[in-house]
Amino acid sequence: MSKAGVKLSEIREQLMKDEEFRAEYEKLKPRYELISQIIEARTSQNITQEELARRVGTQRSNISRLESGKHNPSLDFMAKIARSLGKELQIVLK
Amino acid sequence: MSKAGVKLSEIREQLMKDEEFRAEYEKLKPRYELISQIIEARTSQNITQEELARRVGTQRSNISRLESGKHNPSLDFMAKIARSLGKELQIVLK
DNA sequence: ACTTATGTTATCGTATATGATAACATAATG
DNA sequence: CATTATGTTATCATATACGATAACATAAGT
Repeated sequence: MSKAGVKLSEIREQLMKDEEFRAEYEKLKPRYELISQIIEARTSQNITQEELARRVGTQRSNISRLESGKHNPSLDFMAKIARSLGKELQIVLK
Repeated sequence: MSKAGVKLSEIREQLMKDEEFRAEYEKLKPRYELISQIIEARTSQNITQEELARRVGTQRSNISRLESGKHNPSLDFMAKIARSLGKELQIVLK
């Protein structure tokens, strides 16, 4: 495993193997897009999950859980993560 | 009350009166932005809360609860609402 | 006055998100 | 080999989101 954690390509591959995921791809797309950006922002700034967790006020494991895409995060949680990465969470209905 | 429900300006005014809201404006901003767009999309298409609820697969009251901004919606719920309004939920960390 | 349409609010039960801790895997380094 | 850093996974407790139903308010139309 690389220092940067699971690669996005591997996450996508794993998700695509999941039957339910394929069936509900459209439904899960926003989640995937969100996670991609979080991981990209975190790793490109060389921030560990632990450091991000510290900033957010939670634990390593919860960041891993979020990035694994197995849960359905709340808006507040997403916004806290974004701010902790120096970003603003922007939501657009387009 | 107008047929379109509470006006956005009134929602903002009410939120701004709330001390906690003022203090945590940055935190709640994404929620406000989301709700604004949902209400705007729904009313501009002349869709009632009931019709939106039907499309989403829930009840009038739950749509009202979402639009009231008192809760912290999940990503899945936001995405369902968006799709039911013919929109795509786009999330950007910028 | 009565009914209908629309939105709001309260409440309850259930599912699940989140905080927290612990155990584990792996790679790198001393 | 032992240690450290990083990430993953499992589990538990608690808080809360969401589905659902009911009661209420208001405006418009009959």
